[in-house]
Amino acid sequence: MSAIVVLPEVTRKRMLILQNLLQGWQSEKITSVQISAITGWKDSLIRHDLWLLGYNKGLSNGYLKDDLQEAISLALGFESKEVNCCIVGLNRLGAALLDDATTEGSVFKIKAGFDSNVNRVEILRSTFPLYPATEMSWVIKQEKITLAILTVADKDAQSMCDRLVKAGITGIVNMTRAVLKVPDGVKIENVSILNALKLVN
Amino acid sequence: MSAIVVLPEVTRKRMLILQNLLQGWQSEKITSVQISAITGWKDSLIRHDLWLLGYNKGLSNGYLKDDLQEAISLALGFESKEVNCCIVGLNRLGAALLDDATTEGSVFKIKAGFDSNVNRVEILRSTFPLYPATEMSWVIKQEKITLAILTVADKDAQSMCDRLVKAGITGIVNMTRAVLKVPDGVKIENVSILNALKLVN
DNA sequence: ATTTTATTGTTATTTTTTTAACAGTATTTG
DNA sequence: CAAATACTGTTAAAAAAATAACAATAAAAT
Repeated sequence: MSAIVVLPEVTRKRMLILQNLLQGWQSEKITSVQISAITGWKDSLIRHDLWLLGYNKGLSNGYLKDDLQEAISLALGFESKEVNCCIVGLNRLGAALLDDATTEGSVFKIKAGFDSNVNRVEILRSTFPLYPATEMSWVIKQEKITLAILTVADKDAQSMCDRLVKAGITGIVNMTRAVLKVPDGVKIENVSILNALKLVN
Repeated sequence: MSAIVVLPEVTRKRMLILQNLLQGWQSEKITSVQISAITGWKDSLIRHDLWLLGYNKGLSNGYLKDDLQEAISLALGFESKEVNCCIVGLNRLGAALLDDATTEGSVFKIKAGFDSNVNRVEILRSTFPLYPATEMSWVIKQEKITLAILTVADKDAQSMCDRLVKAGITGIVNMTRAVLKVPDGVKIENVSILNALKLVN
């Protein structure tokens, strides 16, 4: 039984990107120098990261893609168990996620969509049920939903966030411009196209 | 004339979030402790960041919101000059950005949308012109577009990226799962809902 | 008008993260 | 099969980032 290793956040983020890279990698083998060429990270950093997560199957001549992939998934704690999610805010961006391939093939399953506008809930078509925001609390509990993707209007973000937290949500992907205040134990990731534009500019 | 200060990337990212926070801040004044309470950053870190960007108008009793906001914009190099952008890949997610408020009120102006599927280009309605991907090169040059938001299918991401770079694009917001390889001088920001879900899980 | 309180700006210290270095080991080559 | 090559794993060193500390200062309270 291996001891649980707590990885630094920076390493976790790199490993997520490395997973994506491996996903599209054609060859059976890959080396730290090859990874470096694509990602821009120093090869020693990659080896160091893998060392942190206890991986040492690099046969002195590169890593085996499949094995590495599996080891990273394991180290990051992604088991096969499904994680239930919901989308809050069915404006055009939120609605786009209804049938988007975003979570396809992952452990994340979108179980519900919510919107304050009852009309929208009735009109939109989706592979999972849509509800008025007033139903949020019980649906989240009944469906055992733990994560939320928040795409409401900026001004409604904090109040919706509060309601999600109260309903038992433990992680929120925030796609609004609002900076959310949450109690300890609730994780937030800000996904902002505008901020990304500012960074690449 | 103030010397140009190169800010660490970590600080830049925090300042972008702080900008968002100030945007929604109601009071005229704000203190490092108040910022800390919302963002979770240590108050000394916030003061240190502001010190890095040369700001010292904190009148020993908190910062003036408007003044701070302006100073950050200036330090990050966001002038009033418009920056032209395009969207590449008009699937549901890309199409959602066509009229989304994402860039509203910012210096970023979306000037064109591209898709390999000519049908889609013809059917979709938008406030800016849509073109078949074959027209990308000249449109980007003519419209002086410097940034791109990439929302194509994963398998097409790298080849589209290559074409964008060849056309003179200098920054790409990558919304695909692909890990893009670009030459020096081209900036990439990965905006991935899936990775964000993994991080909050 | 003095004391107390709240807060910054700035430096010093600590912690974290990255990079470099290199011994050790498979694999390939001559 | 010996030498050269191409890698990793791991430690040590360097660099970057975060935190703590505190003198200085403005505002508020007594």
